[in-house]
Amino acid sequence: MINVTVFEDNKHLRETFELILNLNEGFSCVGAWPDCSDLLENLLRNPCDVVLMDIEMPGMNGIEATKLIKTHFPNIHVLIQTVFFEDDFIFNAICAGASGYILKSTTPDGYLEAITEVQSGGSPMTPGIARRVLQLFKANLQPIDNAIEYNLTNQEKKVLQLLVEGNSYKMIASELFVSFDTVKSHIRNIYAKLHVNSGTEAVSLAIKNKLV
Amino acid sequence: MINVTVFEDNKHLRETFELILNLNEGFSCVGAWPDCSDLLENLLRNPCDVVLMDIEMPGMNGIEATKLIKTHFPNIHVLIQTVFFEDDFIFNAICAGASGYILKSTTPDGYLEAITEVQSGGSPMTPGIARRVLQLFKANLQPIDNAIEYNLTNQEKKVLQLLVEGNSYKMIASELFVSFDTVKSHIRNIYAKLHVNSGTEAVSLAIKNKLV
DNA sequence: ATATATATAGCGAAAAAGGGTGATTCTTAA
DNA sequence: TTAAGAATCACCCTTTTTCGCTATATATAT
Repeated sequence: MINVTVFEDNKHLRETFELILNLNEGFSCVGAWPDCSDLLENLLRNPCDVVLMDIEMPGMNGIEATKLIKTHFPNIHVLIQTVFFEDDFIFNAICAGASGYILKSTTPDGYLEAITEVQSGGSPMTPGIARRVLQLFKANLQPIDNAIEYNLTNQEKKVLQLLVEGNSYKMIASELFVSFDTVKSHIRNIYAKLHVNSGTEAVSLAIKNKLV
Repeated sequence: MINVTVFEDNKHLRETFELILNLNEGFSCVGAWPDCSDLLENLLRNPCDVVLMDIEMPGMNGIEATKLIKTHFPNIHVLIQTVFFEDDFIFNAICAGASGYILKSTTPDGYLEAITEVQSGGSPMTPGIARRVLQLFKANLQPIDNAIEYNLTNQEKKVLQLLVEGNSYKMIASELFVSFDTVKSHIRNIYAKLHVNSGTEAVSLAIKNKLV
């Protein structure tokens, strides 16, 4: 038996969800709320396994609510259901800790299936949503792919690494057991290879291109 | 009509896929290969919309193959099907440009449905896979969550931003229409709040904690 | 054998950054 | 109304960085 709480501002939809859940073997609707007032109290009084969460609601929106729920009830699975296809919503929902993200066009059976899946550790997603997630994921990894080969030598990489860690020339010299002037030499060469002319630029470029 | 090419080393499975595809209205198997020798040539000779790709194959594996396909035929959708649940495989498959990632346990109908979905721009994923993707995604964003509140003021944030971009004090001053000494003042305060004492340290911390 | 890349090192000058102190104005919160 | 924080600017002084030029030893590859 999966206990489900529903957050949905549309009265008709909310009551439909409640009905579907209670009519189907293995599901029980332990709460159905139009908004997130007394969110935590309601969840505390009516323990559940899965929350079916609408994003667009008066007052606190579904993403804020998800964040709150995951903070206080990390074991509750939150299944987002929405009409929004925007990257920002998807992105924020994931960050908030949502376990699944489905579009509202799903059939009644689709909802039950999705609820079952989140309960058993899966993350049901409308394929279109999944595509956006993959794209967002790839976009976040881009710097790795873009990493240009700057042909830094081993010693230069070490110097750059130490520079990124915030060391002064003096500290780098003693760290690598070389003279101060050698460090200066290396850094000159690094700047030339990276086409920069200050430490901050070099560090910025090094981190963003995952050189270190 | 969706034209599909199959890469699968298991003879029985491969022939089954071919049969299922050709027996079903709307699908056509235009190629079925046990490995990736002559991969590009085969795809060139037998144009297709979707590639059903096995990961585990003799010779070139499915992820390498996906990378190659997406480089030369960016419009072909690659649907990975595998028994592997490991993060590394999922991660690399996404990076390689796979459009979907399903487990081999899927039913025949599941395959056809998944193929239809990739063709129409979706990314079908087994819910368990989707969960891993979300987790990987969140793991990559961790620094944002860890971002400590350093209580930088708006102006300080601007200065830090410009510092990260590699600007000198002088440049920052002219950029913000304030005096050189004001910039110094702000930077002093920034360093104090960030507990650092050099530009390189500040930049490193700012980027790693996604302060800018 | 000779050219190239790497790591090392030094000197000197100019520019930039870092740290201390103090002060003014303006806004906002107690 | 007073206190606190934000943003601005100035002066002084030290340290660090940056840049130009030079130079040597070692290894590697042509």
